[in-house]
Amino acid sequence: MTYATAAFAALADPTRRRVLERLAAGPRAVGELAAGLPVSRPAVSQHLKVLKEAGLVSDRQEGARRIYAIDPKGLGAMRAWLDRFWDEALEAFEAELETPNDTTSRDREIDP
Amino acid sequence: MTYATAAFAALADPTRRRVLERLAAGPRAVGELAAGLPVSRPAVSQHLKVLKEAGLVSDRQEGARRIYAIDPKGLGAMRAWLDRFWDEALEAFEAELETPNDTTSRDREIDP
DNA sequence: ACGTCTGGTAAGTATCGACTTACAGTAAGT
DNA sequence: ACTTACTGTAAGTCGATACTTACCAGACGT
Repeated sequence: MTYATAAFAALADPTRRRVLERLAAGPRAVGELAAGLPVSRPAVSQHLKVLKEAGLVSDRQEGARRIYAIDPKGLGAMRAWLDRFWDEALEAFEAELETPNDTTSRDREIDP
Repeated sequence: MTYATAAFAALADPTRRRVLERLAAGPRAVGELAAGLPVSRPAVSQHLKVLKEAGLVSDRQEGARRIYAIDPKGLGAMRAWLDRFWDEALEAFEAELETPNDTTSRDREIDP
């Protein structure tokens, strides 16, 4: 859940999504990632830091270079949140269709 | 895809996620939503505007009140993006395990 | 040891966005 | 018609953040 929150915030930035999409093709070094992006290398480093804290990527040292790769952890947390939300929404959706006269849910509690 | 992009940006904000979670329990009017949140009612209106443009909620007029509800459209687009990304990442993940000497992907093209 | 390659970090800027109050407009009740 | 209820929008403020250049540190080859 806390991972899911950070993951959503991380994926909100278009540049970070581009970084992730390129990492989805396989692990890369920082310089390789920055080469195909319209931002500077330090900017990519900062984005990778955010992605790492969100559990979306992992890094390993390899000589002087640092290799980044996709980490399934953060993605799993986000998918779990979406699945739970998806099911809950559909459930309420069908319940709503059964009682169309209660569309405003006026009698339901505001705060659980 | 364009819907998925807007949806990620929309879910990046904690307040908007809270709005969505409350809507998952059933359709509500703006005032009802704002009553349980620590922000003002106009703020909720602006959040709902963003959520609507992302295809995550739909609204219908009902007298003087405006009822908002979950719209499966945006959620579906986001799940589709995640599923595609997820599969692609796992595929590259397993391919990486088969050729552990090529961990840097040094010979792969940088830009497709 | 020295120069080179690689990448993280500091400092600064500038844009974006989340929030507020104030105002305007529409719908229903008296 | 007048009041009340409900909501969207405008204007403005303030903090977050995405980006830049400059600097610094570790790993490798000569």
